[in-house]
Amino acid sequence: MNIGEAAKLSGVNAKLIRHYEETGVVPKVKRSTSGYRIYSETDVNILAFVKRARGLGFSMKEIKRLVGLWRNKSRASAEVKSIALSHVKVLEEKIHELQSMAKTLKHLAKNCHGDNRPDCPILDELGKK
Amino acid sequence: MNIGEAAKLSGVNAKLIRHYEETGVVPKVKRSTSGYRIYSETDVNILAFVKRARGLGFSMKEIKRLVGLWRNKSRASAEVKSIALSHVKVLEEKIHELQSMAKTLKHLAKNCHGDNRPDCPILDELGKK
DNA sequence: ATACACCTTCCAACCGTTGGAAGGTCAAGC
DNA sequence: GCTTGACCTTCCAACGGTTGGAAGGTGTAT
Repeated sequence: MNIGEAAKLSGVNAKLIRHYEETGVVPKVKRSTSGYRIYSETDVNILAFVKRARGLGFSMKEIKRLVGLWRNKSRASAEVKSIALSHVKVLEEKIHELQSMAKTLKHLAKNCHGDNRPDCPILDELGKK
Repeated sequence: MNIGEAAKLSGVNAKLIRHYEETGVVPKVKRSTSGYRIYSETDVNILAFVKRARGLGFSMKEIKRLVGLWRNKSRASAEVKSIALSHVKVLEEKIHELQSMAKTLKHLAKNCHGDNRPDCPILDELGKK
């Protein structure tokens, strides 16, 4: 099948597929005599794999590694688990960071009239010396 | 003072200060005869304001607006509050998204041996058809 | 033959930040 | 004076991940 159908089946945009190929995240696929990319079901599976991994927030670098491990039937599960857990750690750090931002802002907003008056604890806080 | 000292006092990198000026986030400052940027305490305050707002996760577009409101003593607090609250909403959406990712990954990792064996529920899930 | 959908590559933009290169300026020391 | 070194200037490029467009070739149906 051509890239368009592979895009439909995998859920990954055709432009993005080319980009993934160029950056080595997914292996290069065969070409027709006229240069069109030709995709097998396996190729489509790989693309869907990438999409799911992106959905879990893995970086492209991690995904590149995961795709390699996934295609290697004799890989050890240890590395996969290690990548996953270190990613969980990053996610949790990000979550705490965002929670702290949201908490601060909600607090400030609660004390702000939000009317025509110029007094504003939010700006006061941001401009605090 | 020169940009270097303004950077130290405000906590904003000199390169970034120039970038903020160029993109209109902060107003253009005076120049010396030789072209050096000259900062007043007020200018430094604005930079520190931007830094704090970044720390709360506001986008540069929002910050641009906030700086404008902050400098306008007769602004209405309503717009500030509205920007803050819509930002809280974005933050909370992001938090939920990350929490969902982390939850899924932790669950998968728990069921993965993480040893030399090739079986790996994490990869199985990612490659699921 | 012509129309239209698809494919190709290349180049640029988004966001916010960081880095480097190439050059001008200022103050200190000799 | 003249050199050194720290500072400043502008310009151009990269990061990650994605999206967009332009310009051109190909495949298939009418």
